[in-house]
Amino acid sequence: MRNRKSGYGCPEGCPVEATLDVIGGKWKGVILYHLIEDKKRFNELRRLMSGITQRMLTLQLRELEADGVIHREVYPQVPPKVEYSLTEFGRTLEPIILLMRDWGENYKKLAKEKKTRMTDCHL
Amino acid sequence: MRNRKSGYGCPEGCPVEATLDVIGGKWKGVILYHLIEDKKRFNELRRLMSGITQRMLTLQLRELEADGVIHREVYPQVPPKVEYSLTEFGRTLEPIILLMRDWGENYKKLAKEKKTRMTDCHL
DNA sequence: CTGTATCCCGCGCGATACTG
DNA sequence: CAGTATCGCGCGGGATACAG
Repeated sequence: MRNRKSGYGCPEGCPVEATLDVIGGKWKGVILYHLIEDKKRFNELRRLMSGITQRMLTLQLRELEADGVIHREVYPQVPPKVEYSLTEFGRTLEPIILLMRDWGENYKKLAKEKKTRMTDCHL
Repeated sequence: MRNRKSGYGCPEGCPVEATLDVIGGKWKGVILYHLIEDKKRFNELRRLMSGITQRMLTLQLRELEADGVIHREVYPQVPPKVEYSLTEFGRTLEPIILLMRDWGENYKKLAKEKKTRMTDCHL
């Protein structure tokens, strides 16, 4: 909950803000997106997100875990093995993530064909 | 597009990231949320988001405008009057915003009754 | 009322090194 | 492999002043 910045957006903190606290930020949404498909190991996630540093990945995962949306399964063996997966609660975010994926795809498509006006979008 | 940080999340930039570039961040989602209901003037928005500074509100609005999701209507009169509204394109974000609102409400409810386990959530 | 322009501080985050 | 620890900088963003 470290960088929880809410509680002052709307008079009593609006719900949209609460959600963005959990999935907002550059990495969290992407992490969740990858975990929808299947559980992933630490370095798997790292490879999937080529821009993220080890430190940031750790921090983001810790926050998601603290928020109860992902589960961290440690296998006591050597070399270590840790798997991250969505919790039951985290699964409730799936519709949002998938909508964001769809919208993002459409957005990027529009961005490419710059001739097309943004206004006549077909979602 | 100033603080567009994407293009390196997934190998070729994942769509979820593209969406978060537009609605992510602390304020943008909330701004859009307020604009769903109706168009708003500058100071109206400011009052709705008690924590934001004038500078930040301006910057966020400019970026949303640059992304084509909101429209800025200037009434050439004195004192000035400016109205912000969702564009046709911006309306395509409405389902996401509304889902986030619903999820956020449920989340905050769960946060209150801490006794309840996060795992037996009813969304 | 709706901004823009400066100044400047704090900490978010990258880089790097070390560990079980 | 999957992390923690430490250092340091860059810039996001607050405060303030000014403007059309």
